[in-house]
Amino acid sequence: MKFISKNNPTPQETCEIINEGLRKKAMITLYSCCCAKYNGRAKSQLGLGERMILIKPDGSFMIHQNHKLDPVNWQPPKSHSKVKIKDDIVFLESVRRSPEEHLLVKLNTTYLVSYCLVRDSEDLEVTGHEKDMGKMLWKHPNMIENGFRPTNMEYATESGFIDILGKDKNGFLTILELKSRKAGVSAVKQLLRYVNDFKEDKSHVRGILVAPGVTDDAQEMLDKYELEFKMVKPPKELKIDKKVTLDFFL
Amino acid sequence: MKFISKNNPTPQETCEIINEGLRKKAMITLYSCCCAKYNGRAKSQLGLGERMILIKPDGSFMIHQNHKLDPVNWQPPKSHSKVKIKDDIVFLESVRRSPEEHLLVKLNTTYLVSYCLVRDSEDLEVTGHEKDMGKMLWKHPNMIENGFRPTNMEYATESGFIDILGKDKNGFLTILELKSRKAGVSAVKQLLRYVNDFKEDKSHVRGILVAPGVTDDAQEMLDKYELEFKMVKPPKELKIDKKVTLDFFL
DNA sequence: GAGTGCATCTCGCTC
DNA sequence: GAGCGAGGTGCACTC
Repeated sequence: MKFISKNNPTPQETCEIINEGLRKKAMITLYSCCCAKYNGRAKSQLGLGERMILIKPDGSFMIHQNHKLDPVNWQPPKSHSKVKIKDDIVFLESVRRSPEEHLLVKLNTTYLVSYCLVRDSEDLEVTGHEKDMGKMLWKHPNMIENGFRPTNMEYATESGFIDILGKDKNGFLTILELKSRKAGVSAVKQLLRYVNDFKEDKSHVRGILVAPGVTDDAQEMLDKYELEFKMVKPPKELKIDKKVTLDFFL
Repeated sequence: MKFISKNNPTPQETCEIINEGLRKKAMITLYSCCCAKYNGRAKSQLGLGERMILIKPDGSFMIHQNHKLDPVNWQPPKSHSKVKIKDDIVFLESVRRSPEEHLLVKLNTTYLVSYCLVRDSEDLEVTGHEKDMGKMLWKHPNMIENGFRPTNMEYATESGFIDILGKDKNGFLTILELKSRKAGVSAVKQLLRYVNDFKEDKSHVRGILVAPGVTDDAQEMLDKYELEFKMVKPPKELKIDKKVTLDFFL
């Protein structure tokens, strides 16, 4: 990893290092006392304060305050970053087209500027999604109940896509609505709409909310509309768990 | 702003600087070749690669790859960060309670480590939200149409909160559903549910979708259910625009 | 490119 | 602390 770092840079040095980082498609990090204005999908302004600024080679741009996970201001990937100097003050500008969005940052003082050329070919492997639940239940439908037979995944209706459609051991149409986290009333409403869509055709339609948990309100609503709940936790199995384990412990 | 920065630190130096930064409640930045494992709400693993790591004094923890706006791995505010060294290899650990979440990062090589004490008392001022639209339309109801009189904001129904409830010049109950961005079918569905809730009582109920735009599908659905659309852009007025303008140009 | 829905969403609000 | 809804959501996916 090639990198450059400069403490207490002059405005000119700040400008040069940022330009170099942009040209070389590096990650650029700044600690600066700055203020910012944004206009685009919304409009915002941020008064003077000390923050960290991160610019990525894909055009992503972030201003991080000393709290919160989210940046206080940002531009998405594919934005175009520029740096200017005017009356000895450095301005950072990031522009996005479609939708048109502008972020202008004034760097009153920069304490630390650095850029690093970063190589990274690894993608994150993640599990525990709703999709993982779907695959698992498709393979092991008896996790829902004995005799359940799934027939469709992502079945299209006018109210949206039904996660899993199938029949129970008595042949009754059964609709599964999956949630990877505790389900609230909105999940029950969604399930109810699917069930009502089908009830127009047939009378015996079961609706089952499948999730690791359910809120009290949601359970009440399930009872009210004679819908069901099945506790299922999303599976958390990583494909090549061994490999990373080795990375970690060897 | 007090800060420390070290190029190509030894594992011991990395450890010391991070610990110092944690103790002083600083923002900590690392450029490292690392791998990571996460387990909590989901589970994930990330193979070896060069990344930037940011730890904030509020416990926020991020691993940033060289692309995307979002961190590839993270922990939310109030997480607890620790650094350990084992066989000359540095491990970062961030733990969150409730829900229980663990992030473990192995730093194979660190290129740059720094921490900065950051002072920042400014909050972001932002406008252009749905709320701003609501306030504007409450003050200037004729923006909807001549003779419209709003009666309630955030009116509670069993299907949720109606943004603005009122009566038109003919005295007909009128429901406004506000969106600050282009509205899709889901917005129309929501509006339709409100209207149907009220139609049980009265027959003449108008539903108006108020947004800067509407998708084709949504417009079709509006026509189908005899709902209306009113083009209104969210207002973008900042309270103390002058102040930041001065910050910028003086 | 637009539209739809999930997310370790985050965040602020209310109860 | 739990639940609910908005967001400059971001992001992947489909059409």
